[in-house]
Amino acid sequence: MTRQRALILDILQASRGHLTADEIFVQARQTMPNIARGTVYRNLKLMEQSGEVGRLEMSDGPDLYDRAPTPHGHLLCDGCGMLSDVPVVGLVKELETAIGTEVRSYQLTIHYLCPACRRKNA
Amino acid sequence: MTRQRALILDILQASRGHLTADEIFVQARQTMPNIARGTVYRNLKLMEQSGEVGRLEMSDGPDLYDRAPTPHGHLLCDGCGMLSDVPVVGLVKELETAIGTEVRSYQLTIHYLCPACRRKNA
DNA sequence: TTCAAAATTAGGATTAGTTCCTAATAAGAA
DNA sequence: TTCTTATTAGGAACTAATCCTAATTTTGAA
Repeated sequence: MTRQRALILDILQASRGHLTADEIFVQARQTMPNIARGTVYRNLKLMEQSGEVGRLEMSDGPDLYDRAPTPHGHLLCDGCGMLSDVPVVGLVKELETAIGTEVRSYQLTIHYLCPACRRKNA
Repeated sequence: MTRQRALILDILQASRGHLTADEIFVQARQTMPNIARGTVYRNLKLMEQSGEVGRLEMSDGPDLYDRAPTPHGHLLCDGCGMLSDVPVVGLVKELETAIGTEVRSYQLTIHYLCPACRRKNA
């Protein structure tokens, strides 16, 4: 465990939201001014592969990372872009029944309109 | 409806699988040698926004497009990369119950090991 | 603790996928 | 047809991410 990777993990732990690799890089620079962008990307990828962090691909813009404590889906408002987690209890089991074999992981992004945007649209 | 867009749609209709923008571009060139890459991308984006085609972001490589006839999930084998559609009947309803409002669309990618890769791993 | 081997880093170049730009062309309405 | 508006071709530009190499750090065995 290098200092760099520990720092990246810390930043992700501290943030309750979803961060881009670049946002993590900028934050990391504040405490470790020489850390390289490539180091952030590499460690994020390694930690994603080991399951320590989760990655969320956005259709418009860079990937977002979160701490991935438990499997969860993401709720994305098409109006304002607000992103939140949604626990999807029992989904894995259901999917496994549907496909007849073990699910290794899944990514679920649900597009909807958040209450504020729904009101605005009405 | 321009000839270019019609051609792109035709190619997607004819193909039963998932194509990258570049694969569509190459095929399109065969019947319309001057079509530009940007035209393919632009039309795919427009048709995605109108719901005519579906787009699937791959973690390693370019996006894939399909005809998006009905909402469906994707099954991706982590061993060999094979991709297939999976109808997820009733998922939308469930999700709507879970989040308490209308689902506009969703993207679901399930990672698993296909039978061949499972055998190989055992 | 010391030290060599192995892994990781910084810094920057490179790549891949996609978007953007502009003058020219095509489509659609009247 | 003729005019107006949208779209295209071609290629430059952009962005996120990866790759490269010499230098540094980490690891862990002695």
